[in-house]
Amino acid sequence: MKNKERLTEFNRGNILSAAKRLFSEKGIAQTTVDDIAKEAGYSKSTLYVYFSGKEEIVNAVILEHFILLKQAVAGALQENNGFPGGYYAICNALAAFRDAYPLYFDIILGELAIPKDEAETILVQIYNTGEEINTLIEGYIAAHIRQGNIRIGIPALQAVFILWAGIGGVITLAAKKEPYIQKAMGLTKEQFMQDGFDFLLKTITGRETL
Amino acid sequence: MKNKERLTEFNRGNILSAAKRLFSEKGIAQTTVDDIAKEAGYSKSTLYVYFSGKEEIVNAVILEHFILLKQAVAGALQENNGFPGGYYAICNALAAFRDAYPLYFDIILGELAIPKDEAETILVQIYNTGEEINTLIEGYIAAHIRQGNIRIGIPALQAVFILWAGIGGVITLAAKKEPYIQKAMGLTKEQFMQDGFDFLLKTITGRETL
Amino acid sequence: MKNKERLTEFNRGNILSAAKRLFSEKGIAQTTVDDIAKEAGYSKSTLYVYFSGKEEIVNAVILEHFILLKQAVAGALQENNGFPGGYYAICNALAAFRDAYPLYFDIILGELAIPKDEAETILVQIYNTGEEINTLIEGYIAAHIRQGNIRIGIPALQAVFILWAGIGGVITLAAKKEPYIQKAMGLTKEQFMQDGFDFLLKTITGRETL
Amino acid sequence: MKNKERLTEFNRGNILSAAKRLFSEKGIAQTTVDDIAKEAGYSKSTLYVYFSGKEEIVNAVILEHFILLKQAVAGALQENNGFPGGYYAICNALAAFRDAYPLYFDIILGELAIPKDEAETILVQIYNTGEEINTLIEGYIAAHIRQGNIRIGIPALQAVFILWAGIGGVITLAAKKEPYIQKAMGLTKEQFMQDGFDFLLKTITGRETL
DNA sequence: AATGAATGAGCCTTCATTCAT
DNA sequence: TATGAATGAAGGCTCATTCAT
Repeated sequence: MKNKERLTEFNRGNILSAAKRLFSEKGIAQTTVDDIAKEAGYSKSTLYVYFSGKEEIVNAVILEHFILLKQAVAGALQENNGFPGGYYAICNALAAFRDAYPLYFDIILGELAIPKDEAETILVQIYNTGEEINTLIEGYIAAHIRQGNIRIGIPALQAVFILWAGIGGVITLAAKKEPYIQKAMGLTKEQFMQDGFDFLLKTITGRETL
Repeated sequence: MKNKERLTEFNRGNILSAAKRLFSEKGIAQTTVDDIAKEAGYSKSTLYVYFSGKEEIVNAVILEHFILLKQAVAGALQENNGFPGGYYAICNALAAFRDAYPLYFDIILGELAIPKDEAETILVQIYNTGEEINTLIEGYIAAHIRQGNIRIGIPALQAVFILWAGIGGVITLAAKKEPYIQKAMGLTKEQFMQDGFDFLLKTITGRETL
Repeated sequence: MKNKERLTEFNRGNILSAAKRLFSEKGIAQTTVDDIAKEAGYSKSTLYVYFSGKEEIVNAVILEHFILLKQAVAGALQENNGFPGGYYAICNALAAFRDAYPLYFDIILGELAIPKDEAETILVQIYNTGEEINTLIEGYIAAHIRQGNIRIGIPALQAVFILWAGIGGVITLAAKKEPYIQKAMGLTKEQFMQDGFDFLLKTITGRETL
Repeated sequence: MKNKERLTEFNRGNILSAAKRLFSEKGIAQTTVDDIAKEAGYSKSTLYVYFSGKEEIVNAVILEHFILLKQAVAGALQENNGFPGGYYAICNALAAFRDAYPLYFDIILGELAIPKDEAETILVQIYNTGEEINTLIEGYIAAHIRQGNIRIGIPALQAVFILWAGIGGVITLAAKKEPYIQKAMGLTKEQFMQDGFDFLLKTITGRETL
């Protein structure tokens, strides 16, 4: 039975890989089930053996990237959980993620689906993964509040949310308006983001940084 | 010929009104050209006399809201251009705008279309309106830098971009995760936003605010 | 505007004709919307301009035959409303109808859809037409009861229903088992039906049983 | 090898039971081979080991009910073969059968498949069972003709066919139009059927008409 | 200018059946 | 024998767009 599961995972993986390729190329809405089947080298019907429909494929792909993002954040904190080193590590991890998977970064930022009780497993997993990411960052912030490196008047979770919004916004803006930023400010995308991260850092240090 | 133009504007306006109504009700993708025509009381073909297609209608509607947003920002600064009063005024104007036009706030925040040279007039107009909004805020920031109320190490325009990302992110997050915020933090959407605005203000004041 | 309606009727008529041809050839379920479009010489999309979907086409075709059947019954009674001449005339009209439109005869016999209040117009029309047929026959029976030609202990409407079931059954049986009847009884379909009609006639001429 | 046959019968039986359950619940066309396999606890492919396809399963189920019906008729005549007691017993058996298996009653009534020479075994069996039912009733009628209780001018087999059509029609009508009958005639389904059976009885007791 | 009419190109999904193991 | 895996062939329906009038 182990083999069977492995084969199923293999096939699901192939399909998801094809889907990812196409989603990145043409966008999710513009990718048809036909496209995915062709790209994956399966017949269209076969996709329906491994997934209940296009939506499940989309959600599975999103979940994969949610997990990837969580790993990126966890990795960043593992390598450097000092302050503000860990902060920058997270920022850079997010920026790198957005570079690699622009489509999913935007989706994840905009993800709202608070799962109803009856939600599909996969949506619940997406939600939970989002929670785990928040918890990781919250833990980091909370630890440094305790150590006196951070002085803010609000709960760590709230700070995480606000920072998340700020950092996410800066990264997205940097990516979307790169040419504009270059032209109007003479900055590279990376410089712009770096300044933005510094800028936002002030919100939790309470004084000019660096 | 003045009359002819006026008639054209009248017809375009009717169509756009219908489109706005439907877009807000059902979403853009879910609104068909048929729907718009019916709602506007024109034949479907007639829409194509006044617009080149659905996309142009969508863009025109977005432009309208861009302009609305510009007016909201301008109005906020006109009523209060002190510091940090003007800052909060802008924040609140943005929050109110998002309440009134959630669909378009998200689009505007995510707007990337840096017009290519061959871009349609309407996309250029959207772009220009975005610029004007930035200029308004930039002017406000620059003035208070000059007055010594703000001490930041980066150009005003850059600060505007970063703030814009932060404030926009906070507002969007507050709206999309309202139930979550309520449950996890015990805050109303408004309280969360207020804290976020305060938080972000630190980035430009250089010390704990208020 | 009269012209427009006429054109619409023309197109609907073409589509229905094509549908009727195919339904008779291959059966209703085996006929696809594609088939109908091709046969009618329209694009598939165009069918959806004139009908809301396959079901409406099917119902419209059924309605047409319901009306045809009503006319056949009315015609039979108009030509001969004596007793039992009218009875045989109706029987023969039904038999002829079944010969011409076997598919629809069976559908009509099995028709049950008592329309809900919200039913589509066309289903209501089908129902009403069925009622009208019953009323026609009921009127005939009732008249001859009054004249003393028929002595039955039940209301005319009830007799109509029972006769309808009997005559319909005989006609269907005769058609479906024609070879069997030929082989086992040495009767032609027509002879078998004639005997059946005679047989059933006893139910309304004979005296109370038992 | 006896064991092997027994096993085969066991498996076929399980599959047919599952099919019967599903057909009654959802209708034949709405039941997929997948459904049957799942319900029976076999893999879909295994069904194809025991049956040549969905159609054979359907036919086998129909055959089962044909046999059931034959047994019902035989049972009715065994309990009461007097006149007209046997007649009513048969009528009631048929009505009870239709109550229990509406789906199959209608199919059996409409069954036409006069088996071609190349027909599948199962279709031949269905046909033969139908014949046996006819023979049972024919024997009953013939016996009472001999005893003088029935006076008709046609062969017993023919009378059986016509009665069959009439009785079947009355039962089907009663079931399908129950609400209508209630509303328009103030009769229960049972009363309506009873009147119908009485009515049809006249065809074989009353004297020659005309 | 205004529109009635027509449609091409898709879209997601279903299901009975086959076949290698 | 039993089955997991794969699929060919449809199927009903939608919608933005075009064009002759």
